[in-house]
Amino acid sequence: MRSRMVGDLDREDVGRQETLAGWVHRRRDLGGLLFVDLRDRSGLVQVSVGPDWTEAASLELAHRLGAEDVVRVTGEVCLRPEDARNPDLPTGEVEFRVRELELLNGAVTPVIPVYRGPEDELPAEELRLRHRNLDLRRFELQENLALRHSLILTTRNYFDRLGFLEVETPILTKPTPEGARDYLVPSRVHSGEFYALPQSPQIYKQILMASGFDRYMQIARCFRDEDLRADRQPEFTQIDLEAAFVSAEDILEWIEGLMAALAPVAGIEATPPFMRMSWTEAMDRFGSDRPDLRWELEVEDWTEVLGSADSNILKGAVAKGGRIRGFRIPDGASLSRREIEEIEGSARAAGAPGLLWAKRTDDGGSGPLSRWLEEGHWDALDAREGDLLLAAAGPDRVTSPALSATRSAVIGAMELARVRDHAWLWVLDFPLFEEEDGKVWANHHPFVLPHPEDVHRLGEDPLSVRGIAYDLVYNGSELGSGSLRIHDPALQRRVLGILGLDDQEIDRKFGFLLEALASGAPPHGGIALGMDRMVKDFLGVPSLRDVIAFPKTTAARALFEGAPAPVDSEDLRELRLRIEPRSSGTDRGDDG
RNA sequence: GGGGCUGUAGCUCAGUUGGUUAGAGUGCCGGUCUGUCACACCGGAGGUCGCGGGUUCGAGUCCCGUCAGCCCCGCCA
Repeated sequence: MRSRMVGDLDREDVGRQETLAGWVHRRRDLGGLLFVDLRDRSGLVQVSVGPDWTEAASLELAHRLGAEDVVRVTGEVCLRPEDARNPDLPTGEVEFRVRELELLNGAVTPVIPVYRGPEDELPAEELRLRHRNLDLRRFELQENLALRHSLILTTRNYFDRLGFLEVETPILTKPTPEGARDYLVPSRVHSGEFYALPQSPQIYKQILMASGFDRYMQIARCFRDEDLRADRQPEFTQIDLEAAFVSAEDILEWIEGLMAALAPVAGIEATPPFMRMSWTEAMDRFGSDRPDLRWELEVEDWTEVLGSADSNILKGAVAKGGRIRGFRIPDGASLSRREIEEIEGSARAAGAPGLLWAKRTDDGGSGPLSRWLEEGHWDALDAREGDLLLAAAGPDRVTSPALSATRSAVIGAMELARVRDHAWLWVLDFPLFEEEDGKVWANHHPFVLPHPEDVHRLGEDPLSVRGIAYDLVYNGSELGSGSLRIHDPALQRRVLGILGLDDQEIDRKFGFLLEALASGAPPHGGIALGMDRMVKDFLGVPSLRDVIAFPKTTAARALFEGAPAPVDSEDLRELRLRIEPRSSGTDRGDDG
C-alpha cells in the first residue's frame, strides 16, 4: 500500500518514485499551488500539489482535503527550490511532488487539533482523555509509547540472557486481607464469592520459586483500588522478578545491570554500582526513605548544641526523647520572610507544627529561632553571616517528613545547583514493621525475610527488626522495591502472628503459601519495578497519563470508552447481586 | 472521606464595581491567491457562560448545592 515511511526522506532520495500514506497534518492552499504536510508515525513531509505535476482529478481533490483525512500519494521525491527549504523540519530539504492523490478515508473535523502551532496550548486534559484517539496521534505521546516499548523489549531480552523465564500469573486471584483495597470480580458459578484482581503477583512468584522455576520474571499488570495521584494509576505495570538460591547482592547487581542496559535506550545515565545507604541513614540525613541525591543539602543534628537553649519548645522536645534537627543554608538569609514562610508551609503540610528559623546578620540574628541563640551557638552550628538556619524539633517520625519537605522547598526557593543529573540509590534494611494506632503492620508486605542479626528480637521488640529489603530510588522517585522472602513456614507463621492473625486465619488466608513453603521451598527473593513510573521519570514528564495509552482520571474513570459503566439488571441477576441505592444510608454508621 | 484550583464559541483564552447586543486568536464555511511551511488577504456562520437553585429591577460576575477535570492530604502492605 505504501513504499516507505515519510520521516527519513532526504536529498539522498531525490528522484525516487514512491507511494506514501498517512494523515493530512496541515494544509496550505495558495490557489494554484497547494502544500500538504503528510504525517505518519515516522514524521512529516511536505507534499506539494500543482498543475504541472499533479493529475487533474487529484488536484481537484487536494483542494477539498481537511485535517486528519487519510490519504495515499504517488509521486516523486524532489529537491526543494533553494529559497524554499525548511531547516526546522528533518525532511525540509525535499518535498514530495504528487502525481496521484487518493482519499483512503475522510475525517470529520477533529474535536481537538492534532496539529499544534508554536504558541498553542494543549487542549484540556479532560478533552485529551475523552478523545484519546486524536491525542495519541501527537508526536510526544507516540514517542513516549515507543520508548516504553523499547524499554520493555530491552528488559525481556536482558532477563532472557540471564536465564529468566517469563511466566504469566492469574488475573483472577484470591482476595488478600492486607494492603490495598482489592478490585473484586463476582463469580457467576459460585454466587456470593469473588475473585480479586492481583495487587501484585507476589504470592504466585514465591510459589513458582517453590515449584522450581528458579529465575522468574514478568511484565505484570497490577491493580489497586485506592485513590489516584499524578504518579499513581489504579492499574499499572511492574517489571516483576524473583529468583531462588540468591543473596540480596545478586538481585541488586542484576537490577543495576538492567538499569545500565535501559539507560542508553532512554538517553539517561546509569553507572553501577549505585550508591547505597540504610533506611536509618536515609531518614537521618535526608528525612526521607527516597531522598533525591541530585542535591547535596543534608539534615544536621543540633540536639546537643541547641538542647540547652532557653526555649520551651526546644527543651520540651528533647525532654520527650525527640531531637532538634535542621538545615544550615549558606547565603539563605537572602530569602525573604515570605519565602521562608512558604518553606515553613511545606513543612506544615507534611505534618510539622512549624519550623524555627534564624538568619545570621551583621548585627546578630533575626527570626524566631535567633532569640534563643547565644553567640557560641552560631559558631557551634557553623553558621556564618548571611546563612539561614531552619530547625524542627520533636520525634523523628514527625520531623523527618517535615525536614524532607523543607529540603525540597529550600532547593526550589534557593535554586540550588544539582551535583548530578541522574541520582541512583539503593535504600537498604527497611524496618520489617511499623506501628500505627498501637497496631503492628508490615512495612512492606508480610513475606520479607527478617535480618538474621535481628530475628531474635521478633518477640520482645518487633519494631526494631530490620528486613532484608531494598528500594531502588532514582532522582527521589521510588522505582522499585524488593526483598529476600521468608522460606521457613514456621517463621512465616510467626511473622503473620505478630501482625495479629491467629492460626485459623493464617491457614485460611495464607494456607496455600505455607503449604508451598513447607514442600521444600528454596531460599528466594526478588524485586518489582514500577514500569509506568520508570518511563515517566526517564522522560521527565509530569504525569503517568503521558506514558499510558489509555489512562484513568483521578476519579478512576476511563473517559474514552466510559468505564466503569452500569450493567443490565439481567447481568446482575445472573450474578445474584443487587445494587443498594446510594441514599439508603446503610453505608456506614448505622449502629453508632 | 477532606482541602485547593479550573469550567465562557469546536479548541485556547479575555470578560472591570452586578448593568445596553458576551469578545479575541485559532479552527470551521465561502471567496481571491503558483513557493508556502503558524501562508496571506476579504467575507460569514458559530454561545445551555458545566448543571440546578437562590439573592437582585437586573447574574458570565454574588450566595448555596451539584457534576467533571487537575493538584494535594488521608489512603496506596
